[in-house]
Amino acid sequence: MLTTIGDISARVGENVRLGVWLYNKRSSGKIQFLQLRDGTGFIQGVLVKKNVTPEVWESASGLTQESSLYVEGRVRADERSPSGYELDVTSIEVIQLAEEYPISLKEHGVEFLMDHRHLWIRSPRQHAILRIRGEITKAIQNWLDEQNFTLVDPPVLTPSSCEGTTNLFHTKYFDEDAYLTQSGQLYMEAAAMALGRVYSFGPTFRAEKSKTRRHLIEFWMIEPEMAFVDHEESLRIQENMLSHVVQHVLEHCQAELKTLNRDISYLQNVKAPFPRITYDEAVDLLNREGMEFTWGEDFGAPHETKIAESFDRPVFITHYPADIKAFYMKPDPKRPEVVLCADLIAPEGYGEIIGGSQRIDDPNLLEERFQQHQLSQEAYGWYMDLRKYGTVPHSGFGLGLERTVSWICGLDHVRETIPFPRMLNRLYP
RNA sequence: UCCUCAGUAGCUCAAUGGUAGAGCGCCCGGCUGUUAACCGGUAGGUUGCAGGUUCGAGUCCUGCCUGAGGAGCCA
Repeated sequence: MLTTIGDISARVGENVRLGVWLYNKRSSGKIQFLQLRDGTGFIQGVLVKKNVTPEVWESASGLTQESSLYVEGRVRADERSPSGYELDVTSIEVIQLAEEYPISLKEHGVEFLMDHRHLWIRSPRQHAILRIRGEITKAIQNWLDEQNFTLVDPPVLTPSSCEGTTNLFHTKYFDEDAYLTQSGQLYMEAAAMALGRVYSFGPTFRAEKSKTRRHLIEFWMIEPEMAFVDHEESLRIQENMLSHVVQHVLEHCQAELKTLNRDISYLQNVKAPFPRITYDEAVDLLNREGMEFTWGEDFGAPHETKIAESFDRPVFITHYPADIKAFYMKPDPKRPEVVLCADLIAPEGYGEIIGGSQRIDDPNLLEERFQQHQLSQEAYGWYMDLRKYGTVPHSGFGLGLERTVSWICGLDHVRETIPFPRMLNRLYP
């Protein structure tokens, strides 16, 4: 019966058996310190030569980095340990003596680490990030489930573009052309008309030659879509969901945030409501701050960073010009040149983490948009049907998981937020 | 696609156009509280590839390859 390191605090004074890997070892002539990890945490095993059998001492002496083993010993609370606990090792059963491990404890370059991503994820920092990613996913799904959303899975293989803008990954579907999805949104609109409040959680693909710290070729999105919900209510749902996620991580991932040296004072402010400014106000703000920007352009990364600097929590930018947004967004009835949409910009220069809008519900207007954007009736007929058979006001948004993880963890690149990143020059491992 | 920078030992990096080096890791030895432990020793090289200039190129020139950061696009 194995104990896990994560549960060790409840086993002080007891003899336990752990299945572990050797992360590091320090030794002197008569005492050895084994840094052990089992996926749930890290603990130091201690062997004093005069207190263990010669066999145990010898097998410890021969251990190499990342060797796999079962250890038995007594759990002891110790103030000298960063985790507060140590294990006095009494027995070692080597499963495998590992070959020389490529990743030493000294510094490494990005290329080397990415080539060894399958091993790199064992290190404390990567371990902490992936644990936080898991908790973020859990918090989002728990919150949406509590709000009576239904999880719906849109297709990954699609016949055409959802938005018609970005480059898609092309593949064959027997004799037809097919593409990997870049967004499940249009399908989620159909699902919302069937189930009311729905969300998808899955991978999306963009064949863009983007090469920055905020871009992946394959990334994960959460896309809620809600019938009978207008733009304003959608914003309230977004800010409440994200507040819940951040507070959940602060509560459940203290050790991981500490491993990452994350300054959590930036995160403690992240509580609804979030500030809202219109696109017009954002343009004024940029001009006041000395950045040249003309109405009608889209914001670039430096603009988003500058806007975010004026706020202590994520900020919504609303009412963008219709011309720079997707065809399905509903125009503001009071001002048809702008649409009922919002991008949520994270603090500290992390950029856009949510994009959302109220959707066009009027069949005639949608028809008009199809013609303007030269979208074929053949490909989008089913989407048009949603407006013919009981159309209702509805809204939705998409949250980029990796950018959210990157921001909450305080990372400088999204490549560390996903186990095996797919990037412009990276398909291996 | 464009702009900028970089490729030297397993890793991280040095080396005026003149004998290719250090730290870490591996291996051997030492050390009873180490925190990327420390101390001593051994081994380890087609300087990204192909040309060119030169008495002589890791170093200068040209082309290519690979990677990094950024732009555009986006989440």
